[in-house]
Amino acid sequence: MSSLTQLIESYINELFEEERTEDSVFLRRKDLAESFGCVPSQINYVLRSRFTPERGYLVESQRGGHGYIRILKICSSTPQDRVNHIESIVGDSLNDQEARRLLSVLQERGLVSSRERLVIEVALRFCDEVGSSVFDISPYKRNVLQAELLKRMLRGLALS
Amino acid sequence: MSSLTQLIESYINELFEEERTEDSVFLRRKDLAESFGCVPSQINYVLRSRFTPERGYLVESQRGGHGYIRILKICSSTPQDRVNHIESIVGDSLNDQEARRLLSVLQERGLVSSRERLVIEVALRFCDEVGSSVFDISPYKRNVLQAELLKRMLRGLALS
DNA sequence: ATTTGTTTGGTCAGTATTCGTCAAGAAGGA
DNA sequence: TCCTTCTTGACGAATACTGACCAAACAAAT
Repeated sequence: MSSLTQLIESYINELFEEERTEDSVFLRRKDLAESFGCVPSQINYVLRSRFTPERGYLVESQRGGHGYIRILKICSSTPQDRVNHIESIVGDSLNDQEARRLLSVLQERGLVSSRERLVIEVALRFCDEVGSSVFDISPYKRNVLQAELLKRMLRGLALS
Repeated sequence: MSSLTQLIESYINELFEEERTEDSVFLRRKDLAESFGCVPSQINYVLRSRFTPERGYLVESQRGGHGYIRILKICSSTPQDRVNHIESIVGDSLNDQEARRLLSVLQERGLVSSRERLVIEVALRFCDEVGSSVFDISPYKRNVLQAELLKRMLRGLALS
């Protein structure tokens, strides 16, 4: 039922939990792939899709002799850091799907509660609906509006 | 004379009742469609029309291998009463001042948190701003829009 | 110091699988 | 009848996974 990607993701998360002193973990791609019985590039897929800046991670690596992969968990300490982080991941334009996925990630990270997420989704839907059916503005401009609204709402939360 | 949509809606509601530990259920669109003998996109219609944020639900999904649909119920208790109450308080038109006073009351009564109130105020302000500066609609129509948006956001929360 | 080989990780494209969207038509209700 | 809601199917898009090939770091031999 659970996908290979999820299994590997969970394994890496466990590594983070064991790691009490640092907020980074080191991997060897080849070994990890071997122990999960898959090709090495599967590890890259997991990293690319699960340990992204959007989800609060950075990845470093080095090839060759004593090569490694290092995953760092980034935690913004000040409210302003959080705002900047939000701004950077929301960007200037955002369609429905992207907005929803982002909110899901933010809830997962505990940055917004489920009720807050609900209110935000209602507001975004309303914005989109009014924009399209009442004012008939272009899909692109709707996405720009959505991004702006989303950023403002999240900015408020990040500072509160 | 129950429609297919209603049958599927009921089935999903049953899943929620069985689910004692979590307030979310996982589906496979293809399987569900198959067991109801309909096309997969029928499931999307049910979700789009029945499990909306305005009704207190959030839907997440993932395509591709090991894809799924997850429905989260943000509201677990029943009271439609509160919704009706909200509707009557908000009414059909609402200026800034009235909206803020209302939110203040709701926060005092513990019906919305300070963070939720913040998000709501940001959304209302944005709505108003866009309405006036971008589309230049009349103050009265802006108030109608505001009231509508506020009702939708509160309706979702009121169910929780 | 340069070359060559070994040991790592990265990238890309292809395939299978699963969900979403859209538009058109059907069915149902006022 | 007219309008809303429902239902369908064709098409598009995202995700998971693999394997072939590329690139970088290091080490040993010349």
